[in-house]
Amino acid sequence: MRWNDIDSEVCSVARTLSVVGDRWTLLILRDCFLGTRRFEEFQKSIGMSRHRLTDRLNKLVENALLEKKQYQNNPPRSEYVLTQKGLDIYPVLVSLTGWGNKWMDDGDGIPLEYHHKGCDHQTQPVLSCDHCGEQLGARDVRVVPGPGIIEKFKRGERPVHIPKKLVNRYAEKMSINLDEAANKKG
Amino acid sequence: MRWNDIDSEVCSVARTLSVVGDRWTLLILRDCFLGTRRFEEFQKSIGMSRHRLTDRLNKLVENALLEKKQYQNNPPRSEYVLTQKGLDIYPVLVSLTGWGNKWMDDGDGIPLEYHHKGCDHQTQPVLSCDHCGEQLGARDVRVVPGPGIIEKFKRGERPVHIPKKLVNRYAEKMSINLDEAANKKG
DNA sequence: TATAGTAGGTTTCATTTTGGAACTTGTAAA
DNA sequence: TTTACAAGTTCCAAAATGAAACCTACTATA
Repeated sequence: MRWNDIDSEVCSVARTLSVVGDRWTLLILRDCFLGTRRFEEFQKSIGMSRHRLTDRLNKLVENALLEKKQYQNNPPRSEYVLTQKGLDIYPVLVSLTGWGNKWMDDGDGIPLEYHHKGCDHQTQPVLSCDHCGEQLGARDVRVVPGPGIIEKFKRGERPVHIPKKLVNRYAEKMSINLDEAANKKG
Repeated sequence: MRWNDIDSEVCSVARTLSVVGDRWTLLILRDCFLGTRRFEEFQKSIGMSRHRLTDRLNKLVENALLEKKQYQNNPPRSEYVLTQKGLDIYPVLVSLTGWGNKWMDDGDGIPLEYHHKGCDHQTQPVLSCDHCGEQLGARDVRVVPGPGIIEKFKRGERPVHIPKKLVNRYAEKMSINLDEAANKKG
């Protein structure tokens, strides 16, 4: 499979990675959240080749995570600022940071600390349930087919990465005959 | 800069990406969280070349996110299971999922839903402050140099990606003369 | 006036990484 | 005897990358 085909996968992780799942893209976004806006700044900070940087910035603009704003005409110079779509990637960066803080310490301690402006305390952001507010780990959550899968099953499509167990459990519960649905298609 | 040098950056995001910031690695981990354990399962589900899959699984084992467990001797067959270090990457996947759900919908709706076992409700995991429990967005947090940066400044090192503003604000507050510190190094 | 510097790129080219397909090995089932 | 399965490995062409040089239009300095 080619990476370029990945944006049409029936999976939100795959689709997201089709946009940010690149060696350098998340580092660019990290810098954006730290206030970086200009080409040279990104280049010096990240140390990636200008070539790639041009390409990645363009893709981030194409995908509407960044907006290119001209701040000067002669010669034309622009800066890259986060859109709402880009700002929304924040939890990904925070989660990456949290993991790195815990598992990739070089002996000197955490590079950057977070302070929550609201309660004025140092914070380690955690995942929590938006319904009850309790903290969430991998074991606390059950995954269930959503409309994005169900609709496709009804049309006879069988998204490949969804584990059969999950699907069968659901199909059984809903009294759907999967083989029949699959035959519709082919 | 070569990608291989990135693990020694003074940044938890960069360090984390040195382990999981690869086109396919996060998809492998996604499958792990959905219960996949065996080579053929990964290959069929993800559709990546067997070649790369071998390599990525090995790297995940090297980096201790997965453990390779032999489940049969003749012929030798093994499966890959998440370690605690691997389980801890969960918030990253959840955050990627959340973003994809919101911004990459193909018109059919969310592919997979999450149910919180604790409160028995559908949940959209959100980031929150581990001190006060309030929900956290990019604007709610202030970044401050932590020991991992401070120690390096004391030794006269100047981590390249840290914005000067941030550093200067800190140095001023702490009455540190950065130029002096930089000269120490040579 | 000549020179250097800044900003945001583009071009070129050698090196790396990747994807795809075929092959291997040991076993079990038809 | 042939086929299938599982987990790789090998080979090669094609794609992506990194490094360095170059370009353009200004501005500041000597």
